[in-house]
Amino acid sequence: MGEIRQPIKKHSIAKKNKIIKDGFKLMCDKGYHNVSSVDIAREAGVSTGIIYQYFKDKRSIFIEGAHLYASKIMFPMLNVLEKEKISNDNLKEMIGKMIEESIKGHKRNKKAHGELLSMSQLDEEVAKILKNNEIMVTNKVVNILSANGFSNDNLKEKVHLTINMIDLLTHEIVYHKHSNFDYSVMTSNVIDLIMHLLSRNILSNN
Amino acid sequence: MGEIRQPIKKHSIAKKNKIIKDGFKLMCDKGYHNVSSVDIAREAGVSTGIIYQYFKDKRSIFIEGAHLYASKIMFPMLNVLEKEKISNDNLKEMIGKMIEESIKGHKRNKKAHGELLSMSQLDEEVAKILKNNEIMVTNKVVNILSANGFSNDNLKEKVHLTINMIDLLTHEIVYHKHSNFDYSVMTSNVIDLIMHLLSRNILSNN
Amino acid sequence: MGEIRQPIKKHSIAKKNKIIKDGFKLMCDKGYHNVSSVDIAREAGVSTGIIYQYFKDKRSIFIEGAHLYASKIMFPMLNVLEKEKISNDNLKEMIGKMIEESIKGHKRNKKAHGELLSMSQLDEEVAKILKNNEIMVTNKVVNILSANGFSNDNLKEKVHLTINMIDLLTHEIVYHKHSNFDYSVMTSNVIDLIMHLLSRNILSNN
Amino acid sequence: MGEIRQPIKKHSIAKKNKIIKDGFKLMCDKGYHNVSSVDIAREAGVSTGIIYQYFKDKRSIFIEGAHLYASKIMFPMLNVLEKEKISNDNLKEMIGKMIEESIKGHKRNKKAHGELLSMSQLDEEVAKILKNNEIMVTNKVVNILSANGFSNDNLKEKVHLTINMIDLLTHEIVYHKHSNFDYSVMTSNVIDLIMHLLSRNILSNN
DNA sequence: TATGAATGAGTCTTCATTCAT
DNA sequence: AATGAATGAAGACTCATTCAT
Repeated sequence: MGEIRQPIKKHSIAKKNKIIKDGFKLMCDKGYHNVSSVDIAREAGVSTGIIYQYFKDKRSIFIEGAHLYASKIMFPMLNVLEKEKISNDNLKEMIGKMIEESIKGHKRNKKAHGELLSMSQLDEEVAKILKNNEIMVTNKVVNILSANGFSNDNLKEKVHLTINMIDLLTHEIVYHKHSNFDYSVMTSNVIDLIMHLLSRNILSNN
Repeated sequence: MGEIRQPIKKHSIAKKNKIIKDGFKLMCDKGYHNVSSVDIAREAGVSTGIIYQYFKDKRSIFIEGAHLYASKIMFPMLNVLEKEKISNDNLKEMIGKMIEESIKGHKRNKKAHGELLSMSQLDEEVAKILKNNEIMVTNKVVNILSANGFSNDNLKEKVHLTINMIDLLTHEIVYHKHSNFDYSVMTSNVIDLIMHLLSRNILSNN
Repeated sequence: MGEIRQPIKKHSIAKKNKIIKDGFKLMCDKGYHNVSSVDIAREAGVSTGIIYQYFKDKRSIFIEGAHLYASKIMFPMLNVLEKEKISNDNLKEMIGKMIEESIKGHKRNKKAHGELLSMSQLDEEVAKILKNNEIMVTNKVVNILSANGFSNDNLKEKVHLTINMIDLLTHEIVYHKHSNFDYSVMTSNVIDLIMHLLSRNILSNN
Repeated sequence: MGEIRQPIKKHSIAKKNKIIKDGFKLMCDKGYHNVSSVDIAREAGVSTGIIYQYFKDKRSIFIEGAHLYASKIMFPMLNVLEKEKISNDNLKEMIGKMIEESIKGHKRNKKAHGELLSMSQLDEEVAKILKNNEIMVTNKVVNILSANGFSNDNLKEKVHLTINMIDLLTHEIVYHKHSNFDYSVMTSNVIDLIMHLLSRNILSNN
């Protein structure tokens, strides 16, 4: 009684994934607390009962959704890293692209982004997922830079700062648009800061 | 029917403030959605009924709490600004102090900080309060710097970045302590970045 | 503790009466269940506390109001009887006037009339008050007719019917105006019926 | 969120109807305002939750009950009309039967009758239901009489008066039994009045 | 597996009444 | 006598979860 079943058949796996996808999206759109399990069931086109065969509770749908989608939502700049190489020569350009991509991604998933942030404050596990994401992105960038000849001098910390600064700028631009700031200046400043930060890691003979 | 009373007598004002203080604290500690109006009443040592004479609903207790306490919670660095003057000579030192104070404050109010962030994603009005706080702090710092002879060259944007970088560092240190980062390095980096950012605004003959 | 005080001083009596008058009016206008004791206090310009020194509970304010005002509200036709004599010769005319007055009165106090009717179904004591009013009006008319030479042949019953038929017609006209009835015809019919009903009681040599 | 379900399965329809029946009865017996949703649930042998899947709110249970039962409660004389034909010859007898049936019905449903009257003063929709019932009954009788050869001379108005006079008499007998009236006389009077009222509509060659 | 009706503890809120002043 | 702040029981309604089918 109350055992959570791990679906084996393809059909069932697809159903479970649909619940996660549709349910997570709905919770992100309307807010976790404004969506009932009945809503989720309806959205996913399944019965309420089946939900509790695949998931322990409503919360775990969100958790699984976060596992699957958080990285795309929180770090859209990953797209850039997966496509192009970074080097001394294109570093500045790449940072600009990452900022761009970050802004685009955040605009695309504004609601989801906010809800994930919100839930991460309310739920340890969500917080952990986001943290792991952050670590994963950091490591990825560190590895790329290392592989491309950047020195390892406190690279971890600097990359972490870099990512967060991009995030910070993104938030500013996506959420705070009505203040009287000159965002192009702010963007230049951020790029300049990042270049400054990484300058010592740029090895000349590369 | 159900008009909200603005308490006039000292005693009543104290009671209303106690409800805000205790209620807000409780909601921050346990999470807004995990605290009932009965809980708030018990915490404040009053009856449930009286709550609804002073407040329209449970939410507005949180809102009023946010109005009163958000700035201290979100920007403890304000303490530094209110006590000491900033100048060319002590700028670096002051930044260090602000970082310190920020970390201390965030540690003190970790839960409240998180809940405010969370609610700001869920509630327009909370978001507005936090934004106004941010603007207020930014303006305060801009004014202080201007008054102390810093040039106005994109100062607003830079100060905003500065504050957010301090915040970013603070979060990193307060929330993410288990990763394998060297936080003293990261702190140095941030200070260095801020100095770099503001360097052009430092007028020599001052 | 909790004793109901009968006010003795003129001032207090006036205050109690004001509570009854204003409170009863308010309850009639908005509906007994939609008016709180706080509302009544505000309307009467007194404190909530004082209400419970003069009245056992909210209900008894309504009861006392019913005692004072029900007859005017439910039987405005009384006005006619108090002003003019009834005789064989003016009987028909008088009936017409009573109908007119009844309609006017009901229009004036539509809300109060409805609330009294409603409460009389919910509250034994209100029902009793209305019944006593009805009896009182019946007796009054019986006495007038007797004194004016009408025979006593089942006069009580006939007068009762008469009064109720006037009331019935009044309701029809005041409340049901949107049906497609010809109310002048209906009025004529009622007058005709009443004349028919009382015809045997009209003594020729009067 | 909270959509109202229209039950399709037999079982569910039965359950919904049981809630209406038992709930409406309870509200009529104890008074709408003295019955809670928990009371209704208990009376119907269901959980509180299910009530709000079938009904928008407590009120709408009463409304649906009124739709279903008001005509039987308010116009039990309908029973007679549905069973027997009316003609010149049996008109007087039929009126007698309608009065009898009306009295029996009102005695059976005294509380419900009162509560419906009361609610009709408090709730527009209940008032509308009762008015529609009245119109329906009137039309029914008008049609029967027309079909049986009565002339149409203001028949509508007269039938309406007739019905109301029967109602009036019924109330008198059912509610006011303690006064010193001779109800057999009053009944005769009413029958006589109705016959008088309709006399001109009785076509001789019928 | 799947359904969706059913559950009932829990939530916010109201208001007649009391009580300290 | 009078005030009006305070009480707290009670009410309508919600929703995560269970269960009969």
